[in-house]
Amino acid sequence: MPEYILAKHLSKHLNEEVILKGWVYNIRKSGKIWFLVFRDGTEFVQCVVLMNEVSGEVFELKTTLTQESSVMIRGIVQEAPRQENGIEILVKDIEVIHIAEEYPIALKEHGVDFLLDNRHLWLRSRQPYAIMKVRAEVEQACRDFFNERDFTLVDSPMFTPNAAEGSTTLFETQYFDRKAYLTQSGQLYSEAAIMALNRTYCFGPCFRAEKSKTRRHLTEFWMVEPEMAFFDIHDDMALAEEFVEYLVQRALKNCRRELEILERDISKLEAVKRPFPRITYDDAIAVLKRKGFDIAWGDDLGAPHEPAVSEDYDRPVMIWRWPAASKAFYMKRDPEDERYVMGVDVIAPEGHGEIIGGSQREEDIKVLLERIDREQLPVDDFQWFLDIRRYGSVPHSGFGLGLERTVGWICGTHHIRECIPWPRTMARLKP
RNA sequence: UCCGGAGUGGCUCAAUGGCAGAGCGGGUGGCUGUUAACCACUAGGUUGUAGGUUCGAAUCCUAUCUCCGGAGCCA
Repeated sequence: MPEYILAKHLSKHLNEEVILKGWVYNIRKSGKIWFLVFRDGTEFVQCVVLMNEVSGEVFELKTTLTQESSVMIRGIVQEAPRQENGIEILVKDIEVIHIAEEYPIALKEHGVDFLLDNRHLWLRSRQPYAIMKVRAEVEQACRDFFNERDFTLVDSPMFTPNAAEGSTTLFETQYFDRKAYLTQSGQLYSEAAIMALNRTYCFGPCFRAEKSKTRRHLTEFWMVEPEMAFFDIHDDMALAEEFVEYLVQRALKNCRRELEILERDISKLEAVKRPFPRITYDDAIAVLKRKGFDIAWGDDLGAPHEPAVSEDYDRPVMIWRWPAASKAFYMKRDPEDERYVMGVDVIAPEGHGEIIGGSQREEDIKVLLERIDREQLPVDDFQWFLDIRRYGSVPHSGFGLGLERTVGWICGTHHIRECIPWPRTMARLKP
């Protein structure tokens, strides 16, 4: 291993001399003292350069070092109560690795478009840095959660031969001498996989060619989708609830520093404990009517409705038992009332919207064929999917959790494009 | 696709019909405890594009392009 240490480990080296390698985040100059805010991708730390502690050459670097220049710093780790992390470096020596050209991103407010054009550099800033750390933790937590609960990772293909649900728009791509589509969900494949492996999850990018221009939409986003044999809708909701609680608690446990950088109100996250409220679609309609919304049974819950329902709770709310007409063909009908399907949406608090969509799946081939027929879906393309119901069909359920929306909620970001390293939206394909 | 908003220096914005400005960033100088440090000086402009109205347009009109976020749809 190299002899330098990572800044995140500095607190273990109090009063010792250490070597750091990284970048200049900011410089504040005074006469015979200057301050260099150093970052190495693991932590930010202030370094103090005093005239009588370093050579004249090193002291004069205050005039040549620029924002984002790369450096090696040798210095002593000191306690500094005034610093956010309680530590600073008394510099003994600085070795310049590269002097950066004039850096486009100043330490001030910038427009979103400018920052996204410079995403490759913007990632170095504090907030994107912290969000990427949280994203990585949430992603790892997803894998840990399912791996610890007897799930097998079975990833689904990105290229698909046809529309899975028909309704959403798919990206079309040339696949040798025919068309293929980019996947919008791994669910149908997971339904097949659980008949082999009982409980599975897939985790990867999904693509939606919807012309959505809102802060909750990306054309490429990541979704984690568990699928479980022998789970009914209630088992499904219990798992979703446990999963969301787990993700939030993991972030609280392992991302304290990052949430601090993001100035996230921790108490809002600490409130996210089971049980989550469960209300039916009918309940939601009643609540909305009471709040004065002009809404009728059968209407889908749109943008003003979701927050109106979730604002009554300090934790995610699960809305289940939806009108069949508004939901996908594969959802299981309520045996007690055919007008309903056993679907569930989980709405995050604080206006962050839907983070999970799930359902018990229809296991009866006759019912499934009816729905495929009524929605005029190409039945031939679904023969393999129907096979699942031909050979030992069982009740089963699953859900999909949108990674960026979840990370956006945990981090309290305004727009989910900040929650993916290289966002793809309708208007943005670069960098 | 529809509705709304915005395009002015590298960046963030001001100037609402009358000399295009400020802050940040860049440059120069000053300061031994700064926290997006501060102070002084300095360089930097075809006001998205094309037309029009006017003595005069960043500003008003027409067209057009781009972006933004909201609806629909959804994770």
